Amino acid sequence: MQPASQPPQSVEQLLERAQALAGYSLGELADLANLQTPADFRRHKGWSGQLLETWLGAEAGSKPEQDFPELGVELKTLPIDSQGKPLETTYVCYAPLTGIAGISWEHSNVKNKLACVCWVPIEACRDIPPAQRRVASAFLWQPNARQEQALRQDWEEIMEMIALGQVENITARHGEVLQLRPKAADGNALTQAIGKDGQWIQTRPRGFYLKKNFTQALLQHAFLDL
DNA sequence: AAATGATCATGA
DNA sequence: TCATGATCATTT
Repeated sequence: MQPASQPPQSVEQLLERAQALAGYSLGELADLANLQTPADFRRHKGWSGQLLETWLGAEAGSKPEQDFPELGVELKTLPIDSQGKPLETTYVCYAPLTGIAGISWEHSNVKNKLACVCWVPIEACRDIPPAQRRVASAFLWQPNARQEQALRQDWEEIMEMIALGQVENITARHGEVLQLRPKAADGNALTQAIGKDGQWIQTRPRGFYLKKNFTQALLQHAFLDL
């Protein structure tokens, strides 16, 4: 087995490739790709995701697009515990803090990113060294009507607060399934936003994240036998 | 113990 | 600086 040399030509091929990785440890996959596995993720936080991108043939880069634009599919790793519960929230995308007049949910980056996701769960309790963490069974997901409605409602509430100059009053507690949190290199990073009196202010950049209750439900639906 | 707010590496 | 890939680590 070896990493893909080309992007997958179809969604089916992508899913096949992803499911073929189930059961392998990150250390095994790194060795087969001639990559070094870090001893911990303190300084390598995105390593798992980049390893999977390599294996599945995603284009490297940081474009604000899906990982597989030809297929309209986004790739996301999801750290889980031994019971299959998410260990972390899931980053979705950067949140626009300016120029947001007229942005609708239908044209939002969040909706676009989550239109179709290839989820790759990884058993990743913090007491397991990265090399020994195992890939679980990948699955494809497209939001159903209820899920999209829940995402849309949170997104619209958060974006309205941003538009009204309330960005600094938004905490991670807002939103049932989608939350807004800082997303930056450090506390010194600043970007422009709308202030409470409509003026420009400088604030910490923000990102949208999926809360654990939401991704846990996705896992349950994906693997529930009915 | 869980969740929020903070942080790390990299590329364009 | 923005955006990608996320996990860390302090606070609750």
